Amino acid sequence: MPELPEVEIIRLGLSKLIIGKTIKNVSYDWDKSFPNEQGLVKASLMSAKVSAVKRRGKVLIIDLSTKHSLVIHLKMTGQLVFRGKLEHFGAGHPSNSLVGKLPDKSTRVTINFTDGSNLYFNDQRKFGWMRLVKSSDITSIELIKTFGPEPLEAGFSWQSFRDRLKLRPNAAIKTGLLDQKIIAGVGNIYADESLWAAKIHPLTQINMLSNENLELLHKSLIDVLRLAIKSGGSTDRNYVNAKGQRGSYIKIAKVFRREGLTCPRCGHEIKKIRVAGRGTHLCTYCQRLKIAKISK
DNA sequence: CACTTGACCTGTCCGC
DNA sequence: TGCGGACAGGTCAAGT
Repeated sequence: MPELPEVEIIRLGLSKLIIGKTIKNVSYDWDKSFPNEQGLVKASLMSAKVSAVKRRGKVLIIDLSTKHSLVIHLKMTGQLVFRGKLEHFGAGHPSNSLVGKLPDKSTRVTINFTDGSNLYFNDQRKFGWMRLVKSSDITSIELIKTFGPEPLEAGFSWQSFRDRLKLRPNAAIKTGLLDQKIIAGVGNIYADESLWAAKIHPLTQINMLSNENLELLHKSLIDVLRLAIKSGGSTDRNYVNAKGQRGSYIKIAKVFRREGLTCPRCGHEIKKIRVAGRGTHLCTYCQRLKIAKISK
């Protein structure tokens, strides 16, 4: 579920809420949500102080004073919600709150801090996980070591974007955008939105795209991700920030989940197709498919 | 190899 | 209302 913007918002929120707090206890009722050995958890989590909250792609990293880090992947429906001492319900405006009293039936892991506050890892579909690893090992974790560059970092030029994509010249451009080895952090929503912004059909073969196309897609992707962060992320179903509040990007989305409605650019109907096994939204009028000329 | 499908899970929505 | 099936923002393993 959460893509780069959503994880970044959670990171920003948690930075303000839990840095400096000391962990008192951790409990979980779904083993796969926290596949660690009990011994390591006891030794390196209890009494650990939170020193930093980081992000790499869609992965959240909570650094602890014990030289260990909690690595968290929220997958489709994961949520990380902080609640203060005796605060069972969110403090946000009720209409903006998607999460009620915690813990609830989706709570997989609960982290108690010594000041009485709690961090809840909720995950309806149980795909997400958190793991405790040595902080020095983070970059060698199987998942993270294969990640491509961060699209919002300064060094991410359109030329490097092009060069990364050309690693899969025959793949559909949407497949390339979703490949975390090519770029880290893009998921289904922002792939569709940035392809619409750049007027590129999601099935276009990467090697069919001109430099002009790629330069515009690079800019569109960055703009879309930044706007999403500014809008508080996308709450399609489950996503909430660290305070349990929804994001509003979905209200300003151009194509995502808008099949049957009109394209805000040309007025034609937005269609939904399948690309790489994922629901894909586009305007077939302004996102034309470029077909290779067959050389005889 | 590169690409597709199924698995991991629960919940919701839609058609009958 | 009830039931079956399709589908949901992600990733990995297995199959073609």
